[in-house]
Amino acid sequence: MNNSKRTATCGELTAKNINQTVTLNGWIHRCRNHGGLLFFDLRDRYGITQIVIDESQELTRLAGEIKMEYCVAAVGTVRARPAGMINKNIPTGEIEIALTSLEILNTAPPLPFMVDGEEDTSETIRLKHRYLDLRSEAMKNRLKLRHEAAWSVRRFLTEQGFWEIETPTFIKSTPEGARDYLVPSRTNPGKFYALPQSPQLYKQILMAGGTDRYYQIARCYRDEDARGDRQPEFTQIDLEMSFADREDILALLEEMMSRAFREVLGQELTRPFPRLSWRQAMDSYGTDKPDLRCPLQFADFSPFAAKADFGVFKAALESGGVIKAMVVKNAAEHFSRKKISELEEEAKKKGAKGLAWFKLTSDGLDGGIGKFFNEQAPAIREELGAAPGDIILLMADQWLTAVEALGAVRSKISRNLELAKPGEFQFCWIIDFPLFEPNPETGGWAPVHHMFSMPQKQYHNTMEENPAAVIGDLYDLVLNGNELGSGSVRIHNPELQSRVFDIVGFPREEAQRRFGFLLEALRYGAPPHAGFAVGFDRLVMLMSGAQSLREVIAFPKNTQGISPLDGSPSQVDAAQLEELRLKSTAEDDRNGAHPAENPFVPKQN
RNA sequence: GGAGGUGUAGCGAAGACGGUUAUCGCGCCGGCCUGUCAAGCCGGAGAUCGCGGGUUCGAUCCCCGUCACUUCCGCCA
Repeated sequence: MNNSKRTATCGELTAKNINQTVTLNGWIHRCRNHGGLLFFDLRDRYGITQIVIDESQELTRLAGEIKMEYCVAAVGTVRARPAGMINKNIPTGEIEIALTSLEILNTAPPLPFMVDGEEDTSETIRLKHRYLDLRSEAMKNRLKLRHEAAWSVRRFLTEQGFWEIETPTFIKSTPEGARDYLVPSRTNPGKFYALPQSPQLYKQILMAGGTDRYYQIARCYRDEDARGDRQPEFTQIDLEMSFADREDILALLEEMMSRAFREVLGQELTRPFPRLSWRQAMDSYGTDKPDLRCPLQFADFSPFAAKADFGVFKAALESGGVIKAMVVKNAAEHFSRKKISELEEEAKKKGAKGLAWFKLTSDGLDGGIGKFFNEQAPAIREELGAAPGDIILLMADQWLTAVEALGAVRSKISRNLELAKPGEFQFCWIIDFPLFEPNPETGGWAPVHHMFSMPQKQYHNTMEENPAAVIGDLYDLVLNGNELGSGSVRIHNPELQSRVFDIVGFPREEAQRRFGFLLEALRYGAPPHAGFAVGFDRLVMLMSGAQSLREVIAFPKNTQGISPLDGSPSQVDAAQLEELRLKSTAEDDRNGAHPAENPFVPKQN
């Protein structure tokens, strides 16, 4: 048995090891059989090493037996490859192993897809056979990067005095925000735990407990529809600090990100990260997560609209709206009417009524609504910094609708014209978020973020008078148009916390019932504290250049929340349900029909 | 919940006016081959064209429905 245990990995042997007898363990990666001479590549996590068989009897026997992805132990002698046969693409390319014996540790049936094959295998097949997929160079590298990022973060936070502390995954359901995943309690029939959407309440209580600095690479659960950048379960780098303010958190996070990018990618980030208030971000980019790699920005077109005889714009202004303009430089020829109407569709999805436009020529304004503004052409060129060959896109509506709609157009154009350079990392902070927004359902107010974020000091005495104006001590970290994380200074004063509940119309008894344990903790000398949470999967996705979160999670769910690997979620035995005092009302169960077949689970006989 | 895209051998793709023996590459099986590294050459097996219905003399192709995957909107404090 010890005969087959490896003495080297498949990635480490070089010319220095020539004449050594070695044992390698790994998988048959590729096989090249020349009849009288056979090569195969042996692969493990560390690399690939070429094995040669040129001694005849063994060869004939083995040649028929070796198949792709067999797991083997190969014993042989390291020797230099003949001149001209060196493979410069791999670190072990100078040498090869002259095989003396081979033990098959495990066989494999014909593969559903080749490891590192040329074809793009469909994601469902990859997920179903994830063990094969994970052997690929790309997946291996992403998992490695993920580990290194986590390790960098852990090292950094530990140096900074943070303690890694675990918080429960069976918690009290506090159905604010996203839907909770529920876990029935057998010992408390009719009652449920929830899986945490984040460790929010617990980390605040840790601060009340004098822990001072906490972090956790925490699993979080939200029962909402998945996307390329959203999984039902995901991982956050969650942290909280006592006696800290916004500047402490922002400085800490910038340092943490800089270290991670330096240590993992060897890349220096530009610091400090630019800061935009929520209002500036919305006004200039139409989103609270702008991709600053894309240079497009909005300008105010209202003064021109006021002077022109264009009814739609006039009406928008009269009803208190705005006209926003976006100049796309040197792009007029890219915008056919068809392209423009596609952009208009994007805008309409965000509630816009339409998208106006005109192009600049050497003579003046051309196309679209150009004729209404021809007289003002020189001023428009001057004010908006536009030149012939540019197109100007215009949006008239109430401020928020107008900027959000034009923001959707901006990001579509950015994608179409590839204005955001891949491989570049543009961080920014979005700060000064409003704390409350109108709740159309109740006519009252709803929290923009969550109810535990601190209103900025200047609003403390007057926030009930005009909730819409209240700015909170909230901040988002944005990278290349992705919300990477968010945080806030927390309310540590139970009286202030109760006033916030009042403003959002959250009955005190209910607050007591749901968050009583936190409010109670705040009463007992809880320190001022502030915290943050980084979406770790997203961070790794962006660092690795992957297009989907599913590429950086070892065992992800698909967009339906199904895991093709293990076939979860699945039906359970009636006895299990009974024990939990649960009864399914799903169609299949009600009708007593055969349980719906899960296509990913092999039939058992 | 809504809109779009995709679905053809184990994998990745092509296909047509509606009539073909349904094509190609990889993989698989058999044979040949002593310097390959996506090895090469010769031969072979392998497909209810996602599923159901309709139109038609005839449907993989057109129509309706349905399912699956995926992207976007809604949702995601």
